[in-house]
Amino acid sequence: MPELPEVEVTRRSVAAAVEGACITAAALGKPLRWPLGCDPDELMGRTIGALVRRGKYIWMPLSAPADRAPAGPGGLLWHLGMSGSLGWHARLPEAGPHDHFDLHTTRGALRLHDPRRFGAVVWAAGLDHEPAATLLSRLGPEPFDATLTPERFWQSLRRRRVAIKPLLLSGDIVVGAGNIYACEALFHAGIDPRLRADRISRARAERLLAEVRATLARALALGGSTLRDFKDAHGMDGAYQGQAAVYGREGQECLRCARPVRRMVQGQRSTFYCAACQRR
DNA sequence: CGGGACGCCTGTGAGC
DNA sequence: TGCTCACAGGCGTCCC
Repeated sequence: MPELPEVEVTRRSVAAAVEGACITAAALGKPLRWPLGCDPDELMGRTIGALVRRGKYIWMPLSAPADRAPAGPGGLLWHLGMSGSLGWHARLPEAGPHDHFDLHTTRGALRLHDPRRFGAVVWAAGLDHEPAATLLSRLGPEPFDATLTPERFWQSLRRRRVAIKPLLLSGDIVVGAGNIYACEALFHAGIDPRLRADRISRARAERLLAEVRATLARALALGGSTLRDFKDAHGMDGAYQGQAAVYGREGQECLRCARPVRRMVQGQRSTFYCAACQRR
């Protein structure tokens, strides 16, 4: 589910509720992608700091517990996987079959709902401690990082021979665009998803970076995409899905040229595109 | 190292 | 109605 816009929507909708709250209990459901990495009781008595997003991860810093001197500060690294969402509850309903982690605080409770369980909540002593450090070290630059210039973006593309679509998905060159937004950005940039990255001109690379940014920014402004069940922490749906030009529109008219939108498979993922508007 | 396939899970919708 | 199959927003791991 969640690509960068959905994760950022989640971060923002959770932040105001939890920052400054103190953890009173934590409860685990079925196993997630990785184990929590600590005893849930170790989380008690810690105060939640400012939430930070990196790629599709959310880092929740936690103070050292006031009542346990030996325990140092740390934090929880959250990932929503393919089907995860976070919900904030003033009063927590009984857990359903897909609720796998509850964080009770002095102000209310944060619950991870994740039917497919590709998501995770992992303890780390800091962003520079394992396992957070390794997980985050693999990530490419943030899309809105000012140091990600068109030149730097193009130079990264020039070193890779893969098709541009799966390369965008990999997050090696820029993080944040998953299957929906990679398809959308390539459509808006007029680039064939099969075009090898090292064959993209400097001018087209600049256009692509601009469209990745514009696509992610637009989705963020619309609250993300709700395909099946994504909601923000207060249960609000996103609205971008109704704006998609190609994603999920196989057989329907291209909004630009009216020819049918096509679907193909690249790296075991669906790619939606317009054969006329997107060129090699 | 780069590139590609696989697997982790559960649910849903289409087709028979 | 009930079965089977394809497919779904991600990403770490393994193999060549």
